[in-house]
Amino acid sequence: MKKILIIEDDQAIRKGLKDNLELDNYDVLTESDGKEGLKSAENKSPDLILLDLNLPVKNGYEICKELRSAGNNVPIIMLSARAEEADKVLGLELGADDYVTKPFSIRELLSRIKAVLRRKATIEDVIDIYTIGDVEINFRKMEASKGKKKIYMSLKEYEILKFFINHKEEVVSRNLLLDEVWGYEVFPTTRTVDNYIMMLRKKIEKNPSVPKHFLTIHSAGYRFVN
Amino acid sequence: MKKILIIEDDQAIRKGLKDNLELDNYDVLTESDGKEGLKSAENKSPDLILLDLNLPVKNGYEICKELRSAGNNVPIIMLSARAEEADKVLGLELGADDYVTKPFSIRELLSRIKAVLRRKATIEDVIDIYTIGDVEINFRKMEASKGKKKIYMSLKEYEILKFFINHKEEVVSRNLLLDEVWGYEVFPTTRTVDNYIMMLRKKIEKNPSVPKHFLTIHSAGYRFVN
DNA sequence: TAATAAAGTTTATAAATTATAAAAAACCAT
DNA sequence: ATGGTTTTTTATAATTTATAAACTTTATTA
Repeated sequence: MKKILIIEDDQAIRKGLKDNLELDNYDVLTESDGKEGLKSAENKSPDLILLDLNLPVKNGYEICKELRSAGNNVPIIMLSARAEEADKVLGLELGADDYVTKPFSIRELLSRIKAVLRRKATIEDVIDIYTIGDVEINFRKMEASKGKKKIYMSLKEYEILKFFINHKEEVVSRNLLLDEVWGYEVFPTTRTVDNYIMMLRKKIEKNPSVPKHFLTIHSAGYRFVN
Repeated sequence: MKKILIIEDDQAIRKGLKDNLELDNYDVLTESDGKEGLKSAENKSPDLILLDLNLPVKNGYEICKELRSAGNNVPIIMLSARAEEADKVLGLELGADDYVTKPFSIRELLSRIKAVLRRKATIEDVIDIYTIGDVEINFRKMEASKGKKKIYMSLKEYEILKFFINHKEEVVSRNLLLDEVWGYEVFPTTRTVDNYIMMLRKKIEKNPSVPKHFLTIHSAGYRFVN
């Protein structure tokens, strides 16, 4: 679940935002002044910050600037009453990811939040292309080939594969995989995991019955090596 | 947000560039040797590469040459301590887009980066005429034809088509398309997107029920290929 | 080596996603 | 307002994917 920090002094707006975001299944923290806000931003590692421009003690620009110059890349959406273009430019220059002027519709804000989070997710250290033996996988295109032949994989197969690549050499238990790839809201059996491993072996291994990449670690899980 | 890959062995320069670029709202990846640099260039698909000439393991010329001969068109700006004209020429010959000699001012570098990205963007972004099979689309005139017959498309269809062309080969989710083409202020459902895809297929594909250009990527979105 | 537990595999069914057509709503120029 | 167009929603069919059950094979250990 994504954690969002709201730094906003107007109590009504703060409450309204919090309620709406929680309804949309975000984990919400709130602060009402700039100084405390900055502290939370630094210590609670939120996934996104909604940052009001006019704040007591320390304003939004300053917070944004300080976070960025401390090397903090958390996505920031600025909230402001001022609609002037100049403000927008300044906000974005100082490192905000988006800028919304009050009054805004909650739905608009929600869709901007989603967009900013999605952008971050696609940029962050994601692998685009990965090679396993004569198999080449392009995650951005969701396309893969074994030699000259195309391989077709479902989204879940790509996700599982990506997880293994990101945890190369580690023993990954079935339950960890279920938590990380499936999430906490569905509960397939651990046998389901076996099914996917089988699929990946069939599609990727040279000899699926003698796997060289997706190794079984008896009574512990699987380990991907390459 | 544009992703920039810095390949530079001097840790001070690397850090300085990273900070400055991040302040300017770029997403920054760094590598400190040639081999890893080449790997990142291939796998992380940056929008631009700042490439030092003198690098351990594999030098800048080689990286540039290898990327280009592999068909990679990512913009490259070479950084070098050698000011000699010969170097400059060699760098540009090997496919670099620009060349900056150290010491350089950060402002100069930033403006060169902007210029290179802008040049690329105008090439990729402003399509006038585009051909898909026997279909020719003129975006400036908003006119299209399939063989000798005219095709009539609405503005939204043109916009969606253009987005797909600018994201050729990539998997585009319905939500990304909604955000990018419709914007944040209207909220059609993802099913609306399906309808537009159907329209485009009907008008553009040879056999709309066996699409060759607008491919469905189940549970992920669509991918345009040409 | 027999007993037991874990993993592999196949298959049937359920669930989710997408395609399509048609109707309804919104928009626009007259 | 009106007719025509575009956009969006809705309903249903078609397709694809996810999952569990049942069974087989392999590995562990007493």
